[in-house]
Amino acid sequence: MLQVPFIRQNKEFVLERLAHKQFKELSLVDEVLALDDKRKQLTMAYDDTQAKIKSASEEIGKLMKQGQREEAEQRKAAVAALKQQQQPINDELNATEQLLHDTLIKLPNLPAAAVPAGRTPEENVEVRQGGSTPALPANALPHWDLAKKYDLIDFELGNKITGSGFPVYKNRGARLQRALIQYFLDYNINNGYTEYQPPYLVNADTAYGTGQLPDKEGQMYFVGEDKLYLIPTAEVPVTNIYRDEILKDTDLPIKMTAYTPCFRREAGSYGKDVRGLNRVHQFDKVEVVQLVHPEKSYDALEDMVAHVEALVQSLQLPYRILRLCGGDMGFTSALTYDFEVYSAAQQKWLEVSSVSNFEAYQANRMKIRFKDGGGKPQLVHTLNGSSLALPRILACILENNQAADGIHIPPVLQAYFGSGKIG
RNA sequence: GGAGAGAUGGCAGAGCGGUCGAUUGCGGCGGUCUUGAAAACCGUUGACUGUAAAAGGUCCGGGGGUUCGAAUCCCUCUCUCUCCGCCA
Repeated sequence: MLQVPFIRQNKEFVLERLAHKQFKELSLVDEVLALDDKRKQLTMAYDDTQAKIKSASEEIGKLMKQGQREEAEQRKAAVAALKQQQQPINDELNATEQLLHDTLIKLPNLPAAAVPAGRTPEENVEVRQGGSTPALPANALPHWDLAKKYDLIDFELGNKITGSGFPVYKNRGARLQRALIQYFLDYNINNGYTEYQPPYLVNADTAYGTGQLPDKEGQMYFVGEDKLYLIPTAEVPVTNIYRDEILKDTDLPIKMTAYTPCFRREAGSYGKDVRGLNRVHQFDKVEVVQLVHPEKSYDALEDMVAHVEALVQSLQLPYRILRLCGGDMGFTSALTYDFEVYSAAQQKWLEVSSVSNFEAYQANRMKIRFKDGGGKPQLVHTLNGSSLALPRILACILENNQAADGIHIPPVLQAYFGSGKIG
């Protein structure tokens, strides 16, 4: 969430940036400031009576020791009166703090200066393209047909076992999936990321920390019996590893990577791009997360983009990098780059990675801080990106590399896959 | 799943109704000594809020209660440990 002192000192800037993000409820900014003023006043009034109560109680203690019971009883009555006076202040203070918090989390992160103006995905700005689109034969198949032809993925079987959007990978399809995961993890580890295997279910505090709660509650699977959420991305458990921690500046940057399955209800998106692997409820992804010094987060973002780009390039897939416009970026992000690969048989761009700098927005929720020297702790900046999301990469590899003699496996994967070809 | 024990500062570990935000040890930091280091000795060492700086307030797993006053008593939740049962 945003920091109230910052809003107070930069109100016009905050309003302008929120508008840039197409955020409509700008009056919330004034509400936050008014509630914070009220909070301060009530806090002062509460603390004032509290101080009186404390010192009076101490005196009662002394009087009791000295055996002056009557004097003590008189003081007790005085304290009781103070407490009565304090009660309504306390109630209002609690209510105000709650309301302030609830209002504050309705404000999204501010978009960075580099974020293009715009409302819709069409207004995202292409940063660059790379790779080359293969010239496929006229009878080229989309990946769902290729999956059937080579017996790689069984979509119907998934329907039977669970429901739509839960494909079953088999044979060389399962092997290719595993090869990709292994390759992605090794690539990240070789670039200084520490590997984690986090839990796939998280509690509400964790889901709140990265911003999935409260606004994306309906998008997560929820296990009611134990009050746990299935993770929609490894970002959630991995970033929370350092929740409520105060780090040393020498600990930064912290670079983590994790492979996890991801579970998304995708409520409200039925019927759109749901064919094959384009949109599924369970998929595999390798994620990278960084905690960095605030002054270095945009360098880290560019590093992360270069890192993911080199990975996509190594798979020899045609890709483009988009800088998301204000209206299309996520609630918690300050700047986001999306990676898309071109699926030649579908003639369609597929998103395979999203790399974001959240600045201090998540860190403020999670209270991830660091200390340099003797100063006060300050919030770190958090970043994350996919490297990479599997299903669409798999789809693209299958489609783009199909040939008369089978599907050719990119050279970097062959050792992991154990072969150069499917078919 | 059954029975019992426990959760205190970076760690260890006291405190079990009245200056306790908390004795002490270790670790960390600073200093004395030393050519340097170790040892020894001295000092220092949590966070939040608040302020121009203070003062003041809050935090002893989370939440609630009793009391003039709670780390200390009660309730509840979560977690950890030990034993038994079950199990990959």
